[in-house]
Amino acid sequence: MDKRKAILEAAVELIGAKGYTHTSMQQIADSVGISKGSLYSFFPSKEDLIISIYEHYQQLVFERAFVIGLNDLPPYERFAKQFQVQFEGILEYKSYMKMHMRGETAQSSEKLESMAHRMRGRLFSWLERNLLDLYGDQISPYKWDLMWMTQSIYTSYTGLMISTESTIGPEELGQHIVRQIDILANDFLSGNSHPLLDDEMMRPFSVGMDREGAFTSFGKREEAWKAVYDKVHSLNGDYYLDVIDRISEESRKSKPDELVMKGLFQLLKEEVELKAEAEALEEQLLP
Amino acid sequence: MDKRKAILEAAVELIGAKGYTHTSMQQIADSVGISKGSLYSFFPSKEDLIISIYEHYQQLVFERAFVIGLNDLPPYERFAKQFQVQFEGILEYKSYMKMHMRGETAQSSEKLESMAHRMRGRLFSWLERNLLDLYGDQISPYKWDLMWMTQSIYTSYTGLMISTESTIGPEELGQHIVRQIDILANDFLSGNSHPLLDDEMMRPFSVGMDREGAFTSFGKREEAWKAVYDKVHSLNGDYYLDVIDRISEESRKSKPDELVMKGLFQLLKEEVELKAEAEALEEQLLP
DNA sequence: GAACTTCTTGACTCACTAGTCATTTTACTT
DNA sequence: AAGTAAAATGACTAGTGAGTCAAGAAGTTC
Repeated sequence: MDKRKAILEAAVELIGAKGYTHTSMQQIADSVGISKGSLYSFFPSKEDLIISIYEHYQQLVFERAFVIGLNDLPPYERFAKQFQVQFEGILEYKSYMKMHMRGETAQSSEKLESMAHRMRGRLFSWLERNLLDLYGDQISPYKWDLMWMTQSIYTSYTGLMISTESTIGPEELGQHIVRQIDILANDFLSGNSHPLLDDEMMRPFSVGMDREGAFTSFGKREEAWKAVYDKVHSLNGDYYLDVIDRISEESRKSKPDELVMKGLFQLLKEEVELKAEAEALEEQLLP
Repeated sequence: MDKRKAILEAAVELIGAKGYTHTSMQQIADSVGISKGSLYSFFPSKEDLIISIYEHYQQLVFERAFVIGLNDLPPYERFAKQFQVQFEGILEYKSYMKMHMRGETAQSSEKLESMAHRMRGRLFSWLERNLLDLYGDQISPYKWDLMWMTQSIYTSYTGLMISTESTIGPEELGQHIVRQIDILANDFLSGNSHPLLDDEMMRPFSVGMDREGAFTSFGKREEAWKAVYDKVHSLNGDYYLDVIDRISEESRKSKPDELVMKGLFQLLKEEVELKAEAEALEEQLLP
């Protein structure tokens, strides 16, 4: 089976528990049940391993939010739902998040630096997109303050979720966060508070954003999702939208029911217009 | 010359820049201009060194807020001012904060763990005290949510301050944060939002708080400050209060004017009742 | 089943660093 | 100036861990 994936998982587990520097390649190899030499045939260095970990898990966590972004809930609900599914993802990949929160990595290199920058950029452009959808252009002068506070609240609740055993429900938490943002945003919009941050100061955090939005071109799966959603939207009628939303829901489960998925895809494929896109996505989700 | 202090400063600088594991005792020794053997005569191990660093700088940053807590500004202004002086402190000890933010330390030991717990407890009990002073007991059900969000906003703005060159003014920032807390608190109090966190979940974060408040018994200097402020408050009249506030202001400067300080202390010492306390504090501040 | 290719292994090298301690240097005393 | 106590030094020990590679195992082909 997928040995590469097994390595990533074992590494995340160990690094999450003991930290990057206190986890040796030997221990990772032992934990997967292979030799150090083998390990090095998959990842040419420890640094490459940690980068691959980040890329792998980031993809998993963000993809959820991306897919939610495609359906057409009203902005407020969609934002909350996106938080929710990310929190669900985080609960599922707890040890990845533990690792991430420790923050300790290799001596920062070019590669690592640019990856961190991309990750941050992705988060911020997602937040920006949502703020603009919610409040329109009038929010622009306050967007950095809002994004900054949102990001910090988001991060710290994430930390809370993974460190305490008594799970806070992802749904509640998503709604909570959006509500707090809304309160702060309205206060800004009513002119009571003044912003502290501006484009100039935040330049290091603003990544050249894709016109398309926050989540473009991050993987074949995401493209396949987008293609299906776009097609579904072009045909009107809610039926296929319900089907694809149901597929999205099922695919987020930790053990999606393969038969249910197959059946749902069958429904999509009945429509000739959708056939190609549906098959492409099915290919991605059921290998 | 205080060699111990020189070591702490050099170590903070190096660890802040390169991280704990990538800074060797040899490099620290070289940077101070002493030998490794000497270094080990001050700090019996690397772990002891990092703990001493934390104790030293935590003291410096928090002491400022402690002293502000003693004067009698109205709660809202006092809270903002406390944030402000902490931010000023943070700017002054930037590399300490960089080090702290990296978060990476030795394999967590008993000692380190308990120090981290104490630090967190100190921050939270300070926040709690201020929330109670501002809103009274009615805020209790919402205090954890507010404290949690405050702490996360505080931490993330701190990170922003040390990472961007364009300094955000500590005064503005202090006011900004208190204003945001106020908005969120009022929303809770008006019953629009429901709290998410409770005592049960937050047990790991609540430290057995001193009855006295958040900042007690953290050092001789703080006790001396408290003694003077208490005496000044017992005598009434604003004169001595103005003097001691002025002393507090001067002492926060990076290079306090020694003559000004001496003169101000002279003014206090004119009052027989204050003489002993004033001398004790002067002893602490002008060694 | 022999010849050949690909994968896997773990002993080995090399670089690094926390912590020690016999020896030397400096500071102080008489 | 000699003697003694205290402080500073840096070569040394012992341990760790990233990354390599020659030799061996497993799989494939004819």
